[in-house]
Amino acid sequence: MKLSTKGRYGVKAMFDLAQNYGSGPIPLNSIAQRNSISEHYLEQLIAVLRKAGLVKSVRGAQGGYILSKSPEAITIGDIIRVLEGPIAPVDCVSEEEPEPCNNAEFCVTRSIWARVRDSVADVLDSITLADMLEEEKKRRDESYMYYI
Amino acid sequence: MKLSTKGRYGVKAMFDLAQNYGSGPIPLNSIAQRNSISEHYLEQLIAVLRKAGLVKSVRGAQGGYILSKSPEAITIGDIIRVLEGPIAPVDCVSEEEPEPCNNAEFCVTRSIWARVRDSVADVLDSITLADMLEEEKKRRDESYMYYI
DNA sequence: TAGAAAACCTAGTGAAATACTAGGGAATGA
DNA sequence: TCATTCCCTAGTATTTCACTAGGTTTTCTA
Repeated sequence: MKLSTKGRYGVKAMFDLAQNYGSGPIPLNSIAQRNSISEHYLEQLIAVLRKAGLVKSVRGAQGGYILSKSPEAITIGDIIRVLEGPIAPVDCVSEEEPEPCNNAEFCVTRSIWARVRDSVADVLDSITLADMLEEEKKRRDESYMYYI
Repeated sequence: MKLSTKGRYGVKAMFDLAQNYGSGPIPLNSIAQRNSISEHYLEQLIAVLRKAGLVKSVRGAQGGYILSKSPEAITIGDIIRVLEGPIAPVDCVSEEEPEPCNNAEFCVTRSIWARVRDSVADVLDSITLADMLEEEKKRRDESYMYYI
């Protein structure tokens, strides 16, 4: 039940782009540095995000990446599904084309995995990049208050 | 975010033992056969469950395995934690001894993974083997009604 | 009391995934 | 033109997964 670095790095990178939303294209090396991620590896992940339409790229000098939608319109669920595949603790309850087993009708364990899938999806789909920006701001304010 | 066969097979085997609770020790080969699991592999998984105190074994002919507590007292969360380790989508929010990262205090992604962890744990901890027996019974009854 | 049935134990193994690295090419702004 | 940046394919060490192999030990029963 672990997320791989694909999902984790992907969310970090997308959040970084959200923080810089409106400042033109952000080069990948700066994202990689700020988040301590191998640039070459992140390149492969962002290629997947680009092909899925979550980010746009600008080539050449002063190029980089931009969110293709506003932070309010992108959920963590969107990012995770692109990088880790459909949300499902087991294949027989996959969100898309679940692998059928012989007695899916009566399998009691299956209904448990479906509940796990739904609760994970509910959490991830309810959080947008904008929510994260808000949360970040709140934390900074709190930390400021603390030091007064 | 996938469960391995360890967790899946483990839950199936424990549910099988719950269905046979009160009938003395159940030999492993019968559990393996009923659930289409490699007996030798299941042996290794049930050894873990035994060492964790979830099942008791009876050696020798007519021996087998028994739940060490009643089905009401064993949750799916108990089984999953024993076979898959602490519930956590990433190590920094592990239920036991989370790996600290340099800025855990301010990491916004971290709080997302904590919410995922909690929602999964809530589901798994809320379901006992007795609940599964109930659900199984309900399904059988419904299927019986259908065929009248 | 032999022997079958069962649990118990350690080690090996092929396949797949993970988390990268290597080494380029192609577009574009200054 | 040339530095900067994205784009692409391929390779690779490590780890995990899902087993299999081949035993030993305990205990019931005939």
